[in-house]
Amino acid sequence: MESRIERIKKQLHGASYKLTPQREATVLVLLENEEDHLSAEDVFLLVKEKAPEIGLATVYRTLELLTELKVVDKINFGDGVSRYDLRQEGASRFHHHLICIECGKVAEIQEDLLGDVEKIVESRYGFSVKDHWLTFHGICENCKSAGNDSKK
Amino acid sequence: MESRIERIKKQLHGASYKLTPQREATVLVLLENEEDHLSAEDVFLLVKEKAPEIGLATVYRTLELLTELKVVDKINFGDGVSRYDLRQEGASRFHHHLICIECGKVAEIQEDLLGDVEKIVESRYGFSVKDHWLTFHGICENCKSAGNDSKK
DNA sequence: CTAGATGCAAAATGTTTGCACTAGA
DNA sequence: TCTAGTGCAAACATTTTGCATCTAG
Repeated sequence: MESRIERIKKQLHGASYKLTPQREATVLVLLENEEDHLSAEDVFLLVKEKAPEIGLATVYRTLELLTELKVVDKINFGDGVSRYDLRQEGASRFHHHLICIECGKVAEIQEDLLGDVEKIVESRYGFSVKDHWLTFHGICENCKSAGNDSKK
Repeated sequence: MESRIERIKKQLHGASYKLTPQREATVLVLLENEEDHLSAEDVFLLVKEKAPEIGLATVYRTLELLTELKVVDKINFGDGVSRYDLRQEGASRFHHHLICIECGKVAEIQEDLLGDVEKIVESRYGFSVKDHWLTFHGICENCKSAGNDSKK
């Protein structure tokens, strides 16, 4: 069985991009931090541990490239920073997010809850949906049971 | 019957903010361009026509304030700019957007299509939803019928 | 009158670009 | 070999902040 990183590398190669050590290190960092929502700066610092000579610009260029290949999605949670989130292999839609307004935690929902909604959008608004972007803001389970009322 | 701007002014006042001419002009501009998704710079230029002495920093500060009061929502469509979108009066949830990947047009859906989905999120993930943010990417009716295949 | 609001300019942030150099295929 | 990729620094764009001044309440 082929590993995920192998497949991503092949994808890069298939689009006739070169497989440089910097790109490999960047992909590796993303895979190792799949749960997180890293900013370009975050990725840069982590990649630097593996490949100290890497420049921030290369990280930006690599992340842009991976976004183009749909390996990652570039997201923006409202702070001024772009973050990068690995897409499930083969997924045609971006997964949903739950952001807790108490503790700030970001959780992911991998199942697609929008099938019916997309049908409505297609029929009622004549819009062909190719992808979606859904984020909920609210109180997560932890904060709810903790009765955590500490206003920020 | 009270006008919308009156009510917004009262809301400002109610939160013990002062009613300055600059703030009034900014709110007016937002109301007059309800259909658009203006950036801070856009708002600044439009407000300048009414109140030439206004500074960009004041526009930013006013928009932040209106976001806090839930009069507008601050959104980010992936270009590096924040945009500001008037919320329907009294709406507890932000409305949905349709972005056409052919022509770039942004349309709005005012009806809330996520009632059932929120119920699932609450019961299945224990997450109390307070607000949501939903954007669809795809092909709008116009581009579809025009067979508009011109990439980008 | 006085705290809050403003305008301006400077600073901070995040991201992109130009260019000479390097190295995958 | 030869073009795509890299690192660095400078350039950019957007947003925030400090401060002296002004003004709504």
